[in-house]
Amino acid sequence: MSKNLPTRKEDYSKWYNELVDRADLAEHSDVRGCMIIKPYGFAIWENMKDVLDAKFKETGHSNAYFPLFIPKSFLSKEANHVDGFAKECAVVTHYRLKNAEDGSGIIVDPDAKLEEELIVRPTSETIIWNSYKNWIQSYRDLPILINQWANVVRWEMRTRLFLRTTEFLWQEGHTAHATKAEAIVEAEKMLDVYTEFVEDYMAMPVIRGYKSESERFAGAEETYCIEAMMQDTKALQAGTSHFLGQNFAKAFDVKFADKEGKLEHVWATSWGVSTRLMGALIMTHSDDEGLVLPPKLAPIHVVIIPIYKSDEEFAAVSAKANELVAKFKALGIRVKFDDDDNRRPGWKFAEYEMKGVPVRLAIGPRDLAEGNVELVRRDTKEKSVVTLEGVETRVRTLLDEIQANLLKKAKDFREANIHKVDTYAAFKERLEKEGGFYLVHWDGTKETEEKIKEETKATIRCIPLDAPHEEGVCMVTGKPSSRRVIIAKAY
RNA sequence: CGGGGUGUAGCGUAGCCCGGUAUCGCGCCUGCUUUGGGAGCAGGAGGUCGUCAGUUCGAAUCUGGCCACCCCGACCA
Repeated sequence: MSKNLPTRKEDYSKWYNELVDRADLAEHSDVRGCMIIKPYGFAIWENMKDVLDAKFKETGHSNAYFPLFIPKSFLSKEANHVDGFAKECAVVTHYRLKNAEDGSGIIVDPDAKLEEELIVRPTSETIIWNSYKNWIQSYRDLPILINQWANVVRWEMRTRLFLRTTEFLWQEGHTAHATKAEAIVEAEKMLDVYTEFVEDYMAMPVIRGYKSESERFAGAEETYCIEAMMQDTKALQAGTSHFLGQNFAKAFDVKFADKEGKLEHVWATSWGVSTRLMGALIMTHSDDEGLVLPPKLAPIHVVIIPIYKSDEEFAAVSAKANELVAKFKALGIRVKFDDDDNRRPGWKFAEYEMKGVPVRLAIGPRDLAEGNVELVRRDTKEKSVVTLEGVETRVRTLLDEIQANLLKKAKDFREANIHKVDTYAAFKERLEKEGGFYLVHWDGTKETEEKIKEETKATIRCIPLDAPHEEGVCMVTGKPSSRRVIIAKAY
């Protein structure tokens, strides 16, 4: 194993793959396209999950759990939905194995064929709406605000750890409402929740918008999304929130009696974020030395590394380090004192840089004598010597500073790579040369969108929610347009 | 699923063209010396050469099938 990562500049995707491996986040399993999330990677995901879960509960949602398997017939009830997912479903056809008669091993027992095949959920709208049908009779039963944390399976052609795996972890919210307006408010509210989480915790700036018709979720009337820019200037869809209209209510015949006793179809939303956010987190902040984690999600905030020669020195340094550990813990700072004698300090320095621990302290005899400690921040790699006294409050402040700095850095990078262009020729040339996001006028048609995609591989990422009204003409067809959309190459 | 590439110890590799029982580095184990940016020396363990079949006296090496992974397309959160 070489000591250094490939740099982002020389091979971005190799950099990403090796970083995921070397930072001990995840690895490939023996099953094609599936990943093993390792303890350190899972700890980051758990931190994300905890924050999101609390936010869902604050906004009135409850968790529940629906089955992994969906009867095949359910999936075909909503026409767009089946079109969108049919090509990537794993199907369970049998329920038993047996030993082959020729002794060649274990085989699927042909006698154990299921009457109706089961689909491994690619998303749970259908099985959930099949239940909602039984739960909803009256306007008094509404709204239903449910979230579930689950794994789903989508049989993708090409996979990459965290960004696109065959099986992935996510949360999916599924809500039912009495009115269209209320459902739209819900979908927008959850987009806000995602935005707050991603910006405040992941330190990742996003553009909020809605999808063009062809990029919309299969079965949705409107798909809201947050789009982030990675360090290679490609776009990554970080989360979506869908206004489903009455599509699923009609497909599953879910009606409620309103106050006048009139039967109406229920209005729906669904919204989700996945372990893909891990990929986004990695690609937003990390550098050629390894992972860089925003303090709010880092499993370890501060690592303390002892430096010593003799047992006496180790004892003295340890005593001081343990005092610090207690002080950090009292301030709610997640701290690790790495007193492993099998690794030398230099090795540890490199290791914790690879793992993205925001702050590192080194204490040796020299520091003890002077009442100091060496402090290094991961984001800027700035090294300083500070007094031991009160170092815990200094670190507390520094963690907030790092969190803010990461967001600012990412934001500055994004701003530097968003361009306004007005002609198709200029768009193609700049996209090819410098990548980035492009704010352009588009005539709103599928045909133009398709043409751009075919010719440049860039797609309409979103129609920004805060886009100002601006008269212009479509850069491709010259037809009128009243606002700019974001176009970019995407993951 | 189409095009290209790769599979040799836990990881990274040499050997393959030209067939003769596998090289080196990292890691691992033991011991001593070390410890302020990935330690040094000495000794040691670890391999059905992705897999199945074929050719051959003999296959990591030649031929074919299959599998997996990586890159580029199509698909997608």
